[in-house]
Amino acid sequence: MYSYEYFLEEEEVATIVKKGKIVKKDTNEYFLPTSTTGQIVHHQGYSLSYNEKHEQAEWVAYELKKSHLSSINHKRPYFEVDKAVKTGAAHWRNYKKSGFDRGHLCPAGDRRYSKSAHDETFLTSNISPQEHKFNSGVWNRLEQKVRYWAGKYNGVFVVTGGVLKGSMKTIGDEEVAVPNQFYKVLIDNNTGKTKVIAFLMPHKDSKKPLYEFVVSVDEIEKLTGIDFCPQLEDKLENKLEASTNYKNWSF
DNA sequence: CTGTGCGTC
DNA sequence: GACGCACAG
Repeated sequence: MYSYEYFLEEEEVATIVKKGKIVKKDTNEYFLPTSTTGQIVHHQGYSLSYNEKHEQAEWVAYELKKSHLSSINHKRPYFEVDKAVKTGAAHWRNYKKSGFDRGHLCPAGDRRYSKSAHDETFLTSNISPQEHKFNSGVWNRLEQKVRYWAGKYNGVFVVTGGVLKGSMKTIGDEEVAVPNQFYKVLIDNNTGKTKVIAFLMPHKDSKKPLYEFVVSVDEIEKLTGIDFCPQLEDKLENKLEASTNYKNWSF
């Protein structure tokens, strides 16, 4: 049994209750992970946990609903420093001529349903330095697969970020860290039986099929110290997080 | 889709 | 810095 008393309906701002305690009330706080930094910021289209030392989010979380999928083309805006980050988000100048992309964590392609939601992804709290070949290659393939699953499974919840750990190269005056790995955790709670899948990718392009990057959520939690499904009932959480089985996800 | 670079104001 | 357009994987 799920521990939720409410499931979110389209456009509904519901209150999620777990064991009688209000967890969160906005849709994009659904399945919010824990923060290792204590600095969670909520935007309209996504939430994030900011790591000041490494000048980027340790995770960005959002729900990609089927209704979000859109083919509207928006003009690409300029990146802005996220003023909601109290310790000061990185300036986009750090990325200038660094040789690295400003890689979206919540992709612009996932927020095409409105101009404001699209533009909101161009905040510096929503980007990590990524090699262009990685960003436009295997990472892009994964992002497109997420959109495919959002359509197929009537929406998925997405948590994504770089692994901010170990020895990392930095860019710019603010020393924005370049992660050596990136991860994505997907939760489908809409097709009846809750299912989870996780990906961990080295920060380099690859032509391998995406399923070769599937790992257990546990593995990413051990790497990052983040708990990705604190709202799930413990028994279900343990079972789902230990699994590397991807047979329920259509590739 | 994912992005950068450059000339111009 | 902001804008518009060209270009690349």
